[in-house]
Amino acid sequence: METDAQARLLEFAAPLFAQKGFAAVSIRELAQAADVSIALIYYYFGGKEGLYQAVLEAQFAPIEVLLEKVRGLSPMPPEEGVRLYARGVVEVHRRSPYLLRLMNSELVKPTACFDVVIQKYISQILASLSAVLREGAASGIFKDNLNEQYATISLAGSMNFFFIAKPLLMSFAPLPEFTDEVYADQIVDIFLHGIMRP
Amino acid sequence: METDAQARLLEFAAPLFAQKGFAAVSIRELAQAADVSIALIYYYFGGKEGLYQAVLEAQFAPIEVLLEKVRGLSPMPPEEGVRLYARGVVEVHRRSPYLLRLMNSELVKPTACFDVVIQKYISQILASLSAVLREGAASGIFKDNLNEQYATISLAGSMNFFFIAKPLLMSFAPLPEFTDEVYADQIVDIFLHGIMRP
DNA sequence: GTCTATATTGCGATAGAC
DNA sequence: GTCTATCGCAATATAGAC
Repeated sequence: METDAQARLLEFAAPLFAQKGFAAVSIRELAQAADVSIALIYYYFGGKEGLYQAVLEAQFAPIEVLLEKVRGLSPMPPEEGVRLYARGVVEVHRRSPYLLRLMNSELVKPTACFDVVIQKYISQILASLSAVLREGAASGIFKDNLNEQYATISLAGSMNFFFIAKPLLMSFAPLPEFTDEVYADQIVDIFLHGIMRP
Repeated sequence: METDAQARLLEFAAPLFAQKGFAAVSIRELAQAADVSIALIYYYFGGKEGLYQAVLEAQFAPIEVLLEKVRGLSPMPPEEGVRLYARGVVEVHRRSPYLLRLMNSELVKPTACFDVVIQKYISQILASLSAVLREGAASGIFKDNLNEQYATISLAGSMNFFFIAKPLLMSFAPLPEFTDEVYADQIVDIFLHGIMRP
């Protein structure tokens, strides 16, 4: 059974960890944001790191659903698989705006929670995107000299970087007010065109 | 005149800030790594933040050189400009392996040094890449419906993500032992193919 | 379950000797 | 220039009341 304090901590800790990073957030700050006492963080989560891990698990939960959905849809045409991935990133980011930053933090400087949460999800996502590209190359739709691992990193990097850097890039070179979906589609267009067989 | 202690601090602080992030590194740690006393950090740099800013400036210095070189070469064919950018990223990362991580940290959660260092360099780099794409579109080589700002973010994201995530991605899905240049070339091939006029 | 109070450690920062 | 010593404070963590 989940208490109110527990839920509040999970809710208010997410943006703090996402915006300032694990090290830069203090337990006092977390307690104050959730309007509970410091002791409760130890009572429920065993400390800052435990709370952080719980936040990660809660934020990543929607991805499990998405992965299930994708597995249910396959097999599908490779081009559609690529588009689905990009749309999935947009969708997930809309539903939980802190997730991409948390993920990015873990990729840049992994904490003790790396294996528990990140590897569990990220490796699956990249593996499934990688598989889509491999199929496309095997069936002759994509170029046959395509290295699917590098191509995977390329597409994933484009999508991630956009959502991570967007707020800041806008501050010194205002982007046109397109939606995130429009960006995702443009990325996919360039990418698919780039890997298609001539 | 640069003292030995000053130089040592700049040298040993760079990897610490890059790997653990500004907040997670303590002044004691920095002093110990450089084998000098804490007080010297205040004497020379006025504190942790001052040292951090000095590290950023030192690490970013090679970029100024690269920017000069590019300005000297232009005008050039747009395709060549794109390739030059990607090669430049590889080159810079080889010479100062901490730079990309420091940059990434600043993009994710900007410190007080953001304007001083980051905006000065990053905005120039992205602007020049953006200009190359605009020229290419104007001269009919690239697609005419290309949004050069989004395309810029896409390419920059691919390159950055590769160097940031590579060490970790390799740990759970070993990449083929290609060189960084090979990756850069593949990225550029996909990207150029993707934005070229049919 | 939730709080207040407190122990303890480590931090950033400075003063002053050399 | 460089160090040692130390101050004040904020951080993590726990004990014990309710």
